[in-house]
Amino acid sequence: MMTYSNVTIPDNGDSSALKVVGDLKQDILTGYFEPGEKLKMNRLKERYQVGVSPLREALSQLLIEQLVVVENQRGFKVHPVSREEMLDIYATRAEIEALCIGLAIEKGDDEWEAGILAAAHTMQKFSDMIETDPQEWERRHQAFHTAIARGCNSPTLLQVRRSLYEKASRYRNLWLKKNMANSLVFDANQKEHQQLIDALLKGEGDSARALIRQHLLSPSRALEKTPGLEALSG
Amino acid sequence: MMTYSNVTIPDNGDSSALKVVGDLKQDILTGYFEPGEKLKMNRLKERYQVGVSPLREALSQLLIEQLVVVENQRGFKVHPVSREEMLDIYATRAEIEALCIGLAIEKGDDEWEAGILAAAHTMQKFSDMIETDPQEWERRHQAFHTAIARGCNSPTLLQVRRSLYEKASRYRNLWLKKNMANSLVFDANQKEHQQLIDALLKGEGDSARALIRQHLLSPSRALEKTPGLEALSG
DNA sequence: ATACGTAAAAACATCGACATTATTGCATTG
DNA sequence: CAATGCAATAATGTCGATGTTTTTACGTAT
Repeated sequence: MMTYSNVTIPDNGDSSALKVVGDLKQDILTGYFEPGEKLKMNRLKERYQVGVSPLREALSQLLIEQLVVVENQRGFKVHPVSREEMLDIYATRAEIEALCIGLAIEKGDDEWEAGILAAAHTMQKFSDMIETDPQEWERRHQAFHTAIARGCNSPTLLQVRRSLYEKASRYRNLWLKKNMANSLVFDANQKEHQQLIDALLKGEGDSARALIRQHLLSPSRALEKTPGLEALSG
Repeated sequence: MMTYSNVTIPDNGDSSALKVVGDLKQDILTGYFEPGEKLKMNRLKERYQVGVSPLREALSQLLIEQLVVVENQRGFKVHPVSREEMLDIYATRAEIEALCIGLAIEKGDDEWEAGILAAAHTMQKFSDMIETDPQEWERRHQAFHTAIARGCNSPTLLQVRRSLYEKASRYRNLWLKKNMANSLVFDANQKEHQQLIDALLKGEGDSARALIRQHLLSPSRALEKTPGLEALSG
């Protein structure tokens, strides 16, 4: 922490490496670095203004999350994408989400239900703005689904869920990059959300699970068909 | 790879860091480093005979897998254990395994069934040796369950499964360290295995899922009751 | 003349030594 | 006895040495 006279540098107490992890993850998830692209140390040093040690540390962390791959003495590459992996991630995500919901209905309490309604409200109020500020809408949409899943009350499971969300969001972002236009196709179906809430509050686990599978699988179908993802060949 | 005259140095093609990741993971999983223990660089340097750079890299990878934690500028510690986390991991693992089995029954083909029978045979032949070579028996036991899960045909899901297995095996090892004696309590119940196989081959998903939940949850009940794990306080 | 193979050179990744910065423990003082 | 400052310890980051991979340039053979 460094302070000059009266200015306090926003020196996040975090180590330099931790900050890089976040930035680098963001850059991969948003597609700034393309799938399969070689990550040259010099370029990364310039972009993030740090030495190689923090970089190697950051890259090592992303390694386990499967966002980058390393070849023996040939450095790091952005994890390549493929149709198969995309479908597999979305399918797994759908199952995990269904699992969370099933458990949440069993275990969920009043606070859980309240949280869902609150998040739903915050999301629905923003319906008009989907096209204006899709970033923020996605944030609220995600918050809504997280409020539901949270009811499973299992940190371990929720962590798995989060990791899958991140992997999926990479494909989502790659797709959005190519199809700026009609991003609303993605998951703007408010009717499904209402049906889901109804099923949850009534404790209808089976139909809730079916609904969420539908809800999460449609994007992957959209992604699969889209013509813009030649990148998905390898 | 480096060769002198007639001697070929066993220069593992792998980078030094990769090797350390494996060794370090082993040492944490087997309890050589105790939960919550501070991992001092000097000690690690001595033990693995490498510099700090590979060490930091290795630790960074374990960070994401939640086997170590890092405190701001205070270095790395072995991830602490707790009864709650243990129960949560085992419960999640049971659900994930049930999920794998459910999908496997839907999708599994003849090859899958054959793999199960082969692994079951390999395992059962070793029944007598449980007490002689528990290491090897655990290996075969695990191979059996993996053969079943593999039928879900989803790399992503299987990876989640593996990660949970590793986390659970840490608790398992900590327990074994304290209770050397009757390790057979753990998962030696051959009857359950046979019931599981029967259910799988008949395609009875519901009972297969119920069986696997039972099978995976009993160890956690044993762990919970065991008196030797005072360490599990924090 | 072109294509292929080989050898030299440039680029790069990996690792360890050193310097910097932060934290912890202890002593000294109010 | 508490608080502050100083010294020892430890973690983080930068840099340079070493070995490996890739590219380029050149020579030879078809």
